[in-house]
Amino acid sequence: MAQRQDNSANRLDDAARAGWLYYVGGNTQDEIAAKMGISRQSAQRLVSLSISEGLIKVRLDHPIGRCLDLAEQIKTRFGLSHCEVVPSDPGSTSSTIGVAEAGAAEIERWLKRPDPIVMAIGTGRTLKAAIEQLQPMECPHHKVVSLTGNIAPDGSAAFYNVIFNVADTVKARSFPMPLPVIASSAREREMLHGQPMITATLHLAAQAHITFVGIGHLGANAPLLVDGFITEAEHQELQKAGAVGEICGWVFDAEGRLVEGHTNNRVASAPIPSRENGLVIALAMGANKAAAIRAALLRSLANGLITDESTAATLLA
Amino acid sequence: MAQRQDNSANRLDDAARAGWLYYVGGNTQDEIAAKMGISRQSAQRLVSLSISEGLIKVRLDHPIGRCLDLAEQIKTRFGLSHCEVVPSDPGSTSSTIGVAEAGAAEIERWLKRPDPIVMAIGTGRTLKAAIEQLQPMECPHHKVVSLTGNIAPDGSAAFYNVIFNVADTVKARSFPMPLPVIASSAREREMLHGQPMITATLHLAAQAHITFVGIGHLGANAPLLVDGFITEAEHQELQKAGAVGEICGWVFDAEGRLVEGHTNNRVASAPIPSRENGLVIALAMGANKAAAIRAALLRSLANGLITDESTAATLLA
DNA sequence: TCCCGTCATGGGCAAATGTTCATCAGCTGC
DNA sequence: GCAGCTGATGAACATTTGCCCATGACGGGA
Repeated sequence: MAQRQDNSANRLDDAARAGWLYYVGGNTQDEIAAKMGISRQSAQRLVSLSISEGLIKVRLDHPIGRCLDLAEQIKTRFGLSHCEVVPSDPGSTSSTIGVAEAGAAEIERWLKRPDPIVMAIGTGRTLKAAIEQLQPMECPHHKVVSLTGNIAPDGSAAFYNVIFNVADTVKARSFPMPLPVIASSAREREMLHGQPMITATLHLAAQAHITFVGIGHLGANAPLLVDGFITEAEHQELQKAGAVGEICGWVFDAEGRLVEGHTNNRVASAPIPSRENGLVIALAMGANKAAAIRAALLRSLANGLITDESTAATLLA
Repeated sequence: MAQRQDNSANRLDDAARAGWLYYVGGNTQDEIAAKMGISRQSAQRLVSLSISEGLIKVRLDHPIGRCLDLAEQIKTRFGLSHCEVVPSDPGSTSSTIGVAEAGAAEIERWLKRPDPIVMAIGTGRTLKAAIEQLQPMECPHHKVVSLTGNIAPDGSAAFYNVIFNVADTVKARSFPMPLPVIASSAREREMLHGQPMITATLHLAAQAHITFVGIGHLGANAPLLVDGFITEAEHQELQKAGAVGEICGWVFDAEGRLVEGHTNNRVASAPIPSRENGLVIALAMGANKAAAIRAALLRSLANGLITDESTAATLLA
C-alpha cells in the first residue's frame, strides 16, 4: 500500500517534472527521455499525463482587439460594471472553453487582494471548470461562501457545488450550505433557513463583495433537470410559465423577472447578493444559453459577465 | 504610422488568437489555419510568435515546479551544466534527505549507459547516503575510481570512503586509492603519488566522464575535524586563512580559491577532475554548507549540483 | 502453484510541427 | 522610374510528437 502510494506519487512527480521540462524548459521529448533515463514513449506518456492530470495550466495574456470591442459594447448595452470576452473556437463543442480559464484568472485577481473579502460562489458546470483552473494559493484572510445547498435530491453531495474545491485550492475559510438545493416545500425552506448557522451563512452571502455564478438554461437538457433537481413535469410547467434561465436555481423569464411560484417557492439557495454594493459576475457561454444570459443581464441579476466571442455577438445582435 | 500600429496590433491580435486556439482550444495548426483563413506556415508562425512575445503563460501546479524553477535559476546564475533541486522537508533534520535519493538516481542514470564510462567518486556523508540508495545492477563495463585515499589517520579504513560500496552494488571495476587521506608531509604525498599503481589511478581519475563529490564545511564540527583528518589547531589555522569548505579534502575560501599551504600541501586526494571535459556534480545541502557550496560553484570547482529547495533559495539570495 | 487480468514498455508508423530557402510584394531613397 | 532593402509567404524537407499494438512483467485469486 505504501509502495503503491509511493509509486503513484512518484508517477505524478515524474509527470510534473516531464511537463515542466517540456512546457517551461522547452525540451523535446527525446531530451526529457535522456534526462530522466526513460524511453521517449514513456516521456511522452508523462507529458500527456501532466496535462490530463491538470498539472499544466495555460493562460493567454493578451486582450484581443475584437474581444475588447465586444466587451465594451456589452458593458454599455447592458450597463455592466465588468465584462470580459474570450476568443471563440468555432469548432469546439466545449461549453466552458476559455470562459473557465478567464473566470479562474478573475477569481485569482480578487483573491490576491491583501484586504479580507467575502466571495460568494454559485454552482454549475462552468463554475466547476473555472475552479479547476485555479492556482493553489494561501488566502486564509478571505471568506468563501456558497450560495447554494450542497445536497442533491438523492442525498448525495451535489456534484457541481464547488465551495469545497475552492476552499481546498485557495486555503480560504469556507462557508458551505448544508441544505438541499431545492426544499420539498416552502415551509421546509423557511425552517431550514431559520437554523442559526444557516441564517448566519445567508447573512454572510448577502454581504459578498464579489460573487461568481453560472447561468443555466431551461431548454432541452436543462441542467436543473439533468441533475435531478426538478422533475420532467416541473420542467414543463416552468417552461410554460415562460422560464428561460436560472441562477443558483432561481428561475427567471425572458425579461429577467423571477418566475412567481413553482420551484422558486422552494429553492433553498441564498438570494443573489446585492448588485448595488457588490459585483456579481456571471460565467456563461453558448448559443443555448444566450437567451438566459440576455434575460439575466436585462434585469441586472448579474452586473458582470465573462463569456465568449460568439455568445457576445449573439447578445448584441 | 497609424497604419503601422494597426498592422502590428493586428498581428499580435492574430498571434494571441492563434496561440489561444492552439494551447487553450487544443486545435492543430492546420485547423487554426483553416479557421483563420491563412496557410499552415503562417499559423505556425503566429503560434510561435504568441510564445516568443510572452502572450501565452504556462504554469505548472505541482510542488516540484518550484524546485525546477530554482534549478534553472541556479544553472544560469552559476553557469552550471547540471542542477537538480529536490523538495525540502521543513520538519526533517536530516542533512541528506532527498539529495541522497536524487544523487542515487543520477548515478544510476549514468551507470545505465551501455557505453563504458569512468566515474569518479569523492567522499563524505552525503555521498555515502546516496550510495546506500543505489539499486544493485550489473555494470562490469564501467570503471569507478576513488578520488580520495581510504586510510584514516589511525590506520583504519576511512569510513566515508565509499568506493567499495559502489563497486559492490553496481558490479563495476573499482579503483580505490590505498593511501591516507592526508599525508604527513608534502614529501610523503609526492612519494605515494609516485607509485606506479597510484599514478595510474590518478591518471584514470583525471579522465573521469562523470564525478560525484560531497562538499564539506569548515565551521564548527567540520567533517574533516570530526573524522580526525585534521587537528583542532589545523582547523583553526585553516579558518584563519579564510577557508569555508572542502571537496575531497581540498580546502577553499569564500571565493572558491584553494587555500595555499596548510593541509592542501599534504592532501593526498586526486585533483578534482576536469570540468572542461567532464561533469563534476556536487551533492550538498544544508544552511551550514551554503557558503561552501556557493564558493565551490563560483570558481567552478564543480559544474553540477544536487541540492534541496531551501539551500537553493539561500544560494540565490 | 498456476492462470488471468491489468498495466507499463518500447517498436513502428502516421500525423503534426519546426525550419530553411527561394520568391515576391511593398516600400525607400536616388 | 528604378535599384535595393525588408519582411511576409508558401514549398519542401527534417524533426518531433501522438498513437496503436505486440510483448512481457506484476499481482490477485482460484
